[in-house]
Amino acid sequence: MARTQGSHSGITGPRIRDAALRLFAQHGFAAVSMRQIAREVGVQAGALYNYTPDKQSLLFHLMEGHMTELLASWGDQPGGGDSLSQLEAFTRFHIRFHLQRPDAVFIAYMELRNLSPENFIAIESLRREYENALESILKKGVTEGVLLVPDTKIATLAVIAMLNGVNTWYRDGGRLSLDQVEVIYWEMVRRAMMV
Amino acid sequence: MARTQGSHSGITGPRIRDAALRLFAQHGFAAVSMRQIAREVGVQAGALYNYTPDKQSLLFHLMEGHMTELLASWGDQPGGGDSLSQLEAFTRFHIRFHLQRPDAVFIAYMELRNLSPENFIAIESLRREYENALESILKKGVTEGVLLVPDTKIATLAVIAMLNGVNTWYRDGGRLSLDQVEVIYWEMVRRAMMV
DNA sequence: AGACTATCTGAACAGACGTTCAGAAAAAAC
DNA sequence: GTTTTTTCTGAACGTCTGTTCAGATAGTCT
Repeated sequence: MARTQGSHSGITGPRIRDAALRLFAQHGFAAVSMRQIAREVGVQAGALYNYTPDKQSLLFHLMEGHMTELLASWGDQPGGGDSLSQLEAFTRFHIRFHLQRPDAVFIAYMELRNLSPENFIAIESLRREYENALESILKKGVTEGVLLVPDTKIATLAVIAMLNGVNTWYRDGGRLSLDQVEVIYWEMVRRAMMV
Repeated sequence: MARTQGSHSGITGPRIRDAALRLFAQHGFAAVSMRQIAREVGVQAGALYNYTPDKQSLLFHLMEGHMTELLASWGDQPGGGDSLSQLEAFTRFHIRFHLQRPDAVFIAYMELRNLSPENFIAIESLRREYENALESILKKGVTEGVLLVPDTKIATLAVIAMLNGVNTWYRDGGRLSLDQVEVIYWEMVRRAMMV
């Protein structure tokens, strides 16, 4: 027997990625087996290897896809305005984007150690690119005298770490709306960075 | 054959915990086997079970020990002064304490999902206790009119998330000394929280 | 209708997993 | 110097791991 009814490449591929994303986020890369992913998709373990050469690549492409989407999405954002409004735009964008895909965010931050050395370098480079987007804004703000930070590199990492924290506690339908969260964090960021 | 020369309970126990801490932090709980830990200690896997009933307990007691030490250490800190200097004390303490034990911190934040439900609740309760220490300072500061935060609960989590970020980039012998790092972060925290 | 291709099954591989335990040896107690 | 206790070994257990592949089937093309 082979091929249960109605199964296609175009649908199985995404379902594998979805299942892997969810399971990796929930239990961790090392704790999830290929057979678990396959069961979730409704397929035998061997079938996964039509879509990924191995488990490591599956993880890598999930991370790479996430980071690429993050950069592209920030690139699509309207860019004008002064440093301060750019910083606000970044803050709000970061919160919104990351709250929309908690699983991918979780994996991108937690499973770095499970990447092979080359894959690690690739992901780190994408992350640095994103960090540079924020640092550029901070540097410009400092040059223009609008912002005042002790150290733009550290301020960049501090802001991102603070914003990432939202993902650990925010739940849909909770006490605060997404917009309220954006406002609260933007006020803290603004005061921490403004002259 | 049994018992290689000079092996004692008093020394093997700590060495197991040390090895487990380092390996869990490096590769993740699920990716580390009991045999790997045993090899690191220089003992057969079976010997580990004289010191822990199972792998899960080993993880739990590492986390519990870390959180308990964190709370005790903060409790030992001199407590006086106004809200602002208490907030400064907390900021500096948090950075210093966490930079001294990066492996334990890593595990305490990353391996929560590998805890059994009861163990998870226990660790979460200790963490909440620590968060409450900070939130009390913020609340007092707001009441006294010294601090101004949009939401003390969120501010608490934001500050801790920001401070935890230090562990991701700080390296001994790097560009900045521990004290410089404390100063920089304290300035950001102060400005974000002060009226 | 027949040939071809894409997709999947099911079994197999060699090795690793957490955990248990009888027995051996070292250390401690007497 | 003998007994008792603590600590460890080494083998074994049943199960799971990532990955491969021949063969089977469903969909597509001519």
